[in-house]
Amino acid sequence: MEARHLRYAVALAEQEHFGRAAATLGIAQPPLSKQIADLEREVGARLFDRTRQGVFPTAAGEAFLARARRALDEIAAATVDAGRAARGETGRLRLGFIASALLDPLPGVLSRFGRERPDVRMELHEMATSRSSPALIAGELDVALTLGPPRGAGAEHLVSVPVGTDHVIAVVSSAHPYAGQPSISVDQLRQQPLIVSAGEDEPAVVAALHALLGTDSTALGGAAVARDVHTIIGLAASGVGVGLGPSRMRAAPRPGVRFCEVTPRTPLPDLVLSFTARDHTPVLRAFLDTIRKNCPEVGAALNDRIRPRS
Amino acid sequence: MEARHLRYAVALAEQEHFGRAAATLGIAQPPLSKQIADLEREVGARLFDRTRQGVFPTAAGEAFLARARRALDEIAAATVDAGRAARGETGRLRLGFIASALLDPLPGVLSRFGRERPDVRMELHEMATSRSSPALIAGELDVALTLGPPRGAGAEHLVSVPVGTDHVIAVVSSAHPYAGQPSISVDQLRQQPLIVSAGEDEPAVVAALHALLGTDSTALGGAAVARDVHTIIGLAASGVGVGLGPSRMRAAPRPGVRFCEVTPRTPLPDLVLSFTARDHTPVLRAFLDTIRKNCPEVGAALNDRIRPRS
DNA sequence: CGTGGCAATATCTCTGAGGTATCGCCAGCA
DNA sequence: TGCTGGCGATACCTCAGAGATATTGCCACG
Repeated sequence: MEARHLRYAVALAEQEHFGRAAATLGIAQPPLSKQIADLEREVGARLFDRTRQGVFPTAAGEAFLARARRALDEIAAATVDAGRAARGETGRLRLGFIASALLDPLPGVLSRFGRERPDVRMELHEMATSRSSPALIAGELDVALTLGPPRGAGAEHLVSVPVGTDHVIAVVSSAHPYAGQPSISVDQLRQQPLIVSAGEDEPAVVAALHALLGTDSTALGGAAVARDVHTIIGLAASGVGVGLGPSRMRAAPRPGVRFCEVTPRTPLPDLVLSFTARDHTPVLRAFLDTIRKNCPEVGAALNDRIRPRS
Repeated sequence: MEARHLRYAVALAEQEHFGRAAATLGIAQPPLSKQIADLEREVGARLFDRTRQGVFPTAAGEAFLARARRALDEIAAATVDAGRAARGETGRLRLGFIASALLDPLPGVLSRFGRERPDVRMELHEMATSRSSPALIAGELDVALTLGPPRGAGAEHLVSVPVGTDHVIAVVSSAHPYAGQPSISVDQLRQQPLIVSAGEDEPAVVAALHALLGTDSTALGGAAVARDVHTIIGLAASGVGVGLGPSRMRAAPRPGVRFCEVTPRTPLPDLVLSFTARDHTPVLRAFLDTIRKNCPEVGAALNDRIRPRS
């Protein structure tokens, strides 16, 4: 059975007349009679009653037509859906990101992308840098925001673009003696209880802090440890000590805290956007387009690294 | 686009290999390649990624395949549903009947038919004899149980078969003086308050009662009037008077009442099964088959009146 | 008893689905 | 680096069947 048979049966049921139905289908009457006859033979039941008053579906015909109409609707929808998926209007984007990316680049990009592609399902996975690359290579993510470029087995199959530099800044309670200073020196920091992020997931951050403070053990003596930047800011606000974190923290202003530069300026690994070099889904391409529009300088770097329509 | 394209795309997605997919479809590989290429051109998007590892759907392909599978399921179901409808296994039966038919022939027939055709939807309409025939002719009913054969315009297009004779009996409270009698005479009835059914809908019953009681006015002096036999029996049970109704009342035994014959025996119009002479739905044919099996003598009359498979 | 409208049948045509043979491409390999 | 094998695409042919035209058969009309 072919879709043609369904279309012909539906047209015949609508027109209730072989000649008119054939005309609307753009064919002559005899082929329509033949196709309907073939259909009835294949189904094994008479589908239409041919009366003087017109052609009407039998009980079997009604049952058949209900299914036929749904099948034709599905076929029409198949083309539409495929087109929308090909243009990246529907689908999903699985994005891995480090927690601090939620502060600065993500809100703007996500809200813009959400407005441009309302029917794309976003799957956001907060994860450490070290877990993103394997997930990308395994096809479990479409794109990731990490600290520093991807490393490890298969990283050569990934493309990465820096989307922002970063360095260590301090966050203190407004009531803190350092709050009024434009910057805080290392010596001043050494005299304070410090609040830093837990180091297991992001060793590069810990290494930067060690470089800054001149310690060489993995533990930062006497420091409070938090799992994410919001907690660091919260602890600093409560006066527990001086928080240290990425400059991207400034994107989370909060009454009662002040952000201060730290001297010497200590770089943190770049925030990097990475994805597989090939097999880009239309949604991923649309997402990269959004980033291009949102951050022109990142867009330029993107254009250098991926060929259009690859 | 034809169903063939959907089947080929689904097979290709399952086999992930043009050669194997073509083999399962019973065709050679080149035609499959061509049909898939035609499909992709018509849809306007690449549906499969041809890689060294195998052939896999793109995002557009996944969207297309989801619809394609549903369309193919609908097409398969269309044939199955049409077959079941043609055999009368599904569908509906619109049955008009007078209330008293619920006492005797209907319960047995309906329960048997419900067991034989569990997926047929029964639409039961209690209605007076006078309304059944127009409803049958207008195509609003498939079959009707009436008192006496159909009359009126178009009645010649109906077939009717008597399914039972009937006559007037009395129903009295067990405490009533007549309760012990095998039969009650007309003279005895005339001395009692009588309970009869309302006459507007079934004039033939009223006429029979007039014939029995020898009155010629349309009103039965001093009688209580009920709209259905259950009410007649209930009123009789409460001692209001002597109920008169069809002998089919005996099928509704109730503690506290007795049924008695009435002399002289007064016939009521036959209970008649009627339906249109042509355009029988498969469900109606199945229903008539059930009646044939349930009541052999009615079956014989049916066989006389309708030709098989008409 | 024509007559007109409609679906079915007969017959032909030509499109296009499917077959065979072959090519082009690339990964794996010596 | 050329060789080879596997796979999909291409080229070309064949014939089944979708569709066109002409005609028939069959009632409900006048």
